[in-house]
Parts: sequence; C-alpha cells; structure tokens
Amino acid sequence: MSTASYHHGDLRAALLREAEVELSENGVEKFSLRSVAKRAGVSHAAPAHHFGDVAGMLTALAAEGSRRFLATQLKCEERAKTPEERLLESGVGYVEFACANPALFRLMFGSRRANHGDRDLHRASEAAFDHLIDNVSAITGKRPEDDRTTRMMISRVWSQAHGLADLLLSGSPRYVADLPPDEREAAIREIISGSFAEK
Amino acid sequence: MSTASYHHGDLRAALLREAEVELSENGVEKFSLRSVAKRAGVSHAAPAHHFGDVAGMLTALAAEGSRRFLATQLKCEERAKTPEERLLESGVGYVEFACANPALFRLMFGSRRANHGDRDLHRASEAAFDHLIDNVSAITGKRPEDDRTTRMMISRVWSQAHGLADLLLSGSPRYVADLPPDEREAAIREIISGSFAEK
DNA sequence: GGCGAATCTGGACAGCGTCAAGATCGAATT
DNA sequence: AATTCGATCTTGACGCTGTCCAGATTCGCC
Repeated sequence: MSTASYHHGDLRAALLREAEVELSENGVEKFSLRSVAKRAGVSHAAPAHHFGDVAGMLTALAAEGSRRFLATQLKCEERAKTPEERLLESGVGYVEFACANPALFRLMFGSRRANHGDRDLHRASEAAFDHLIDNVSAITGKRPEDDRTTRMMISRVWSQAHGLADLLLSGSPRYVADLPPDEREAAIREIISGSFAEK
Repeated sequence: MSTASYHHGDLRAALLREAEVELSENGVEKFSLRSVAKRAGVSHAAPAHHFGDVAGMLTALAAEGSRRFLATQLKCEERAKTPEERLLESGVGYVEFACANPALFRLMFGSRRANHGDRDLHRASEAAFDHLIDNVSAITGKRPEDDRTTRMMISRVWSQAHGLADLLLSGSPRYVADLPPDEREAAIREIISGSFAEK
C-alpha cells in the first residue's frame, strides 16, 4: 500500500503493466527483464519471484494479451446483426488489435521467447480459436469435426485476417497501409469478407 | 585457402552459412553473433569487419533469404501453364519456403533486429513484391496503379498466402497442419486459390 | 507475540554486443 | 626483391543481460 514499503503489495500486476510498456517500446527481441524491474522501481531480481524467468513473464503477458484479443473481437461483434456480419466484425477486431498492439500481437503468435506449452496461455489462445470456430459454425450450420467445408472455411478466414494483420505490422502491403483511415477500414472489410465464400 | 591461415579467404560467405544454421537452431530472438563466430572457428570480433554489427549480419541474411524466397516461387511456377495457375503455384511456393525456413521467414517479415531500411534488403523484398504484382496483373490485365480491383486482389492474395504461412509456423491452424502431406498440400492449394475471385 | 513462509535486496557469474589497440597477412608500389 | 599500406583477424575491455544464491524484511497465521 504505502509507496515506500519493502513489500510492494501488488508487484505482479505492476510488473505486468510495466512489461507491456517495455514490450511496446522495445519489441519482443529487445525486451529486458531488468529494464522492467527498473521501470517498476524494484530490484533486478524481484520479477523472478512472480514469474520465474523472462519466459514466464512473457508467457503471462501473452496470455493476458490473448484474453484482451478475444475481448476486442467480442466488442467489435456487438455492431453485427447476422452471423456473416459477426464473423466480419470479428475479423476487423482481429486486425484492429494487431495494429493497436503490434509487439504484443507478435509475441502471441510469432515469438519463441514465450512458453506456448504453458497451461494458462494455451487456454487463452484456445478460447480465441474456439470463438472463431463458433462464428464460422453459425454460418455453415455444421461443426468442423463433422464437416470439411467448415474446417476449410475456418482456415481460410483465419489465414486471411491473420495475414492482413501481420503484413500491416511489417509495413509491406502499401495498397492498404497507405490509405486514409476510412478507405483503409473499408479495404480491410473488403479483404476479409472476400474469404467468406463457402466454396 | 589453407585450413589454419590467419586470413580466412572467404570468411564473409562462411559466416553467412553458419549464421543461417544459428538462426534455424536458435531462432531470431536467441541469435548470437559470438555463437556464429564460434561456429566458423573465428574470433568473436571477426564478424564486425564484414557486417558491422549483428543487425548488419541479420540484414544480409534476410536479403539473401528474400532472393531465395523469390527463386522458390519462380521454381514452383514452372509447373503452371495459365496465369491463374502461375499465381497459385507462386503462393504454394510462398508457403513452402516459409515451412522450410521458418526462422528465416520470420526474420524477413517480422523481426526488428534486421535493418529493413537497408538498400540491398529493400531491393530484394521489392523484387519479390514486384513479381507478385506482375502475376496478378497478368490475370486482371491491368496495373495496380490504374486499377483498384487489381490492388485489392494483390492485397487479398498476398494476405491469404502470408497468413496461412505464418499460422502454420506458429502451429495454430490444426485443420491444415495435422493433415497427411498430400491432403495438406491440397488444402493449401484450396485455401490460396479461394482468394482469387476478382470481386 | 512469535514463527514460518512469502517477498524483496544485493552480489556474483557467465554470456552477450560493441569498441579500441595491436598482430598478421596480401598486394601494390618503388 | 624489399617495403609499405590497407584489409583482415585477435585480444582484451566495458556495460549490459538473465539467472542463481544468501541474506534482509515483512505478512499472515498459530
């Protein structure tokens, strides 16, 4: 509670907050545990007691990111009325999240520094994937276990949104990135919805 | 020439070779310049004379990777006869390269450790992008500068292939990754070709 | 009130990237 | 043919990193 006590009180949460700042400023590759500790005004070895090692901290960060990732999609889906619209807005949320949290997004999908075998992280990513499955199943009327078309549609839709997001982060697809905001979002919608055809 | 001479002879190429081994074994994030020097049997400061710093080495590696990336696509296109087939096989080559060189692929697109402003690297990535443009233009009959449909198709096709590749590397899309080899390639073809519709 | 467990500190160690100074060699010049 | 010069490579140093360890501090429970 007090500002200068030996025990912090809620160091774990504070470290996670600072870790996200560190991540967005320095990226996954230059992420430094000691720097996070310094940001939180705490000794360099303090994080170990809450996260074990740097992989543990990044894993916790990725898990929290995954939950917010799903939350962003759910929020975007509120403006949808049909299953098709829901899937589309979910994809828009996918890309929006990536653009708003580039380093976190890369940590979640690309990085070998996080422990993707971790239970909590695995559950969190799984939840996001399950939601995508539900959204597609609501359109095809079938579950992926029973229907190849549904499986293919899931793969296609996910790849499309993910590829657009990742390319936008890498600064590659100039035809989309260079657009003014409103046209840009329209283009994103157009690209994503292009992958909805059932066959 | 001789095995134990003070001057190596072709250290730059040797370092680049070992750097790729290091990259595929340790990934971009744990890539170590000293480790590469050790692999090449040379002092820890030797690489600096050929690449400046670690970013320079990774940049050279990414540039070489980009050229091989384009070469892989061109090779795959040889089995195509129509423009549509050419674009499809090019996409298959895109995914194939990513799966065969995961760390290199991630370095080329995702990493902040390479200097993407570098001239040589920029030219190499640009060449790959230009080739994609040509492949799409051959189908639509128009150049992207003049035609929005062509621009959108480029973005869509590229995102689709890139997303599929990146998700396969992250181990996420089980419906594709878990397939036996032949069905797997068929699924990849199906997913990529799904993004070809002009509207 | 005291005791055990959790939390945090400070020091140590090896490995990292980078810089500077010196050793070695190839090749061009004289 | 000897010498000089620039390119190449080594060695040592510095500050940074992640991780381990022993000790100090504090919380919660008995």
